[in-house]
Amino acid sequence: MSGTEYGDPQTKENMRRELRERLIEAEKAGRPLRVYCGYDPRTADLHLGHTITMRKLRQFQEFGHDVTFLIGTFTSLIGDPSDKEKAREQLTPEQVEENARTYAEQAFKILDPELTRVRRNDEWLATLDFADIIRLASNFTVQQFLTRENFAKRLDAGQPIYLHELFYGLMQGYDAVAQEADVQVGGQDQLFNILVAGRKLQEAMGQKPQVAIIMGESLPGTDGEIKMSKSLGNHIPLMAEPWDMYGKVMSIPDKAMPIYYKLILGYTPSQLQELEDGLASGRLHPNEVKMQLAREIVAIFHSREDAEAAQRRWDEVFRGGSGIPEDIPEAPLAAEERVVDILRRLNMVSSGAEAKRLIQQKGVRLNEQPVSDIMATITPEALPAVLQVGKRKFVRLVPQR
RNA sequence: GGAGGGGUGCCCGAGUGGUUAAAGGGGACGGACUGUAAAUCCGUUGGCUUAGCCUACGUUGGUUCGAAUCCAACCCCCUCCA
Repeated sequence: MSGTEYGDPQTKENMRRELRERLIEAEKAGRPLRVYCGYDPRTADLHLGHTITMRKLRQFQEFGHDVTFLIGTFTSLIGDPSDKEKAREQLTPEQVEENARTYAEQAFKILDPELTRVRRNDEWLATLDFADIIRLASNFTVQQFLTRENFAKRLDAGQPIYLHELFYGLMQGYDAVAQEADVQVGGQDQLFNILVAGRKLQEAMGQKPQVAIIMGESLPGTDGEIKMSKSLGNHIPLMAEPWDMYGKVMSIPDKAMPIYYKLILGYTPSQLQELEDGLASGRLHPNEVKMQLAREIVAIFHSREDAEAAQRRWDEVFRGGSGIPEDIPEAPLAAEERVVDILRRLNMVSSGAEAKRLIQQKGVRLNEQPVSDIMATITPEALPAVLQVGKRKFVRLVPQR
């Protein structure tokens, strides 16, 4: 139960007790618990924030339980209204399909592929007919849904609440029924869906209501403030390349470091205390602490070697050294060409105007020297040469073979 | 069915005839500084063959020397009452 939070001590105690009972019961019956967590394939990539529930699933897995990684192929057509103050855009089946494709693969960075059941909820949701839906819906009152904070808020503010949004909880509740789930893991925003919708529906269908494992803390995004989410653009994708992942971790504010250590690296309270004390006393340098965090995270999702390589590159680019990393892409240059045109040709800028702007701002460098003339050209005789935009984009220009 | 509100640049959001490529904020990007892509400060943020031109304020027409701003029609969205 570590890391969980229900916003109500009584509920937590109930869940603790139910989990214990359920474990004993399963033990007697000689079966593992059926545990699942659903992931919304709204976007193509899972990110660091998703790994909190995945780590919890992993724990269950390690204790021999039957873990399902559920992809919300059907539910995401509607979009979860849980943590939103306005309705979400609906996705097309094609978008969902595309996004779901690589989900499991990404999840296996944390979960054991051998022990994980991967399912999609269109398996059972797509086949319900209208009569089924009405039957399911009759187990709930409108008030039960409208008392949810986010709906209540919108109601007060005179903002729209679409009818289909109310079905989201219903559908998610049915996921638990269809899987005869013993345990469902989810974040804070899933409290209602799991605790109310899921359990109630299971009871109505003659099943034992699932135990809710609600993870207490969520991971802030790279801005350090708001919960990581792709739609806010503050996420770190699991599929990010090592160097990019390293850099993104380095961009989190200092104050967010401890929670990353806690939620991603799994630091214990005493380890965390030591970390915070060290930072407070000056014994630990924030920059070192953050670089270590970045290395550890890259090591988890890629490899130790990738982490070291990312570190070396970081040192080269930002901490002295030549300022130009070893490993950068190359592009041929056949004839004399304007810097502006080269940047556009190589997609290092999105428009000619942007290229000129960057030059004026001294953001374009040729062999570490700022390019000052927007009409500047590079001739083949000057090659090889390194062209740099900002601090992070490099290309090595080489002669045309 | 009735009444009302609204559609502006990546997002939010001002703007109700001209100095408006459009305030402000967010985001993004660049620079300085540093301990990093942290923090802070400064700057940039439609495009192009850039002293000029083109495109842009839901769509299409109209009024006007001149419109995001006025008029008409149309499309789309929301709230409330029934």
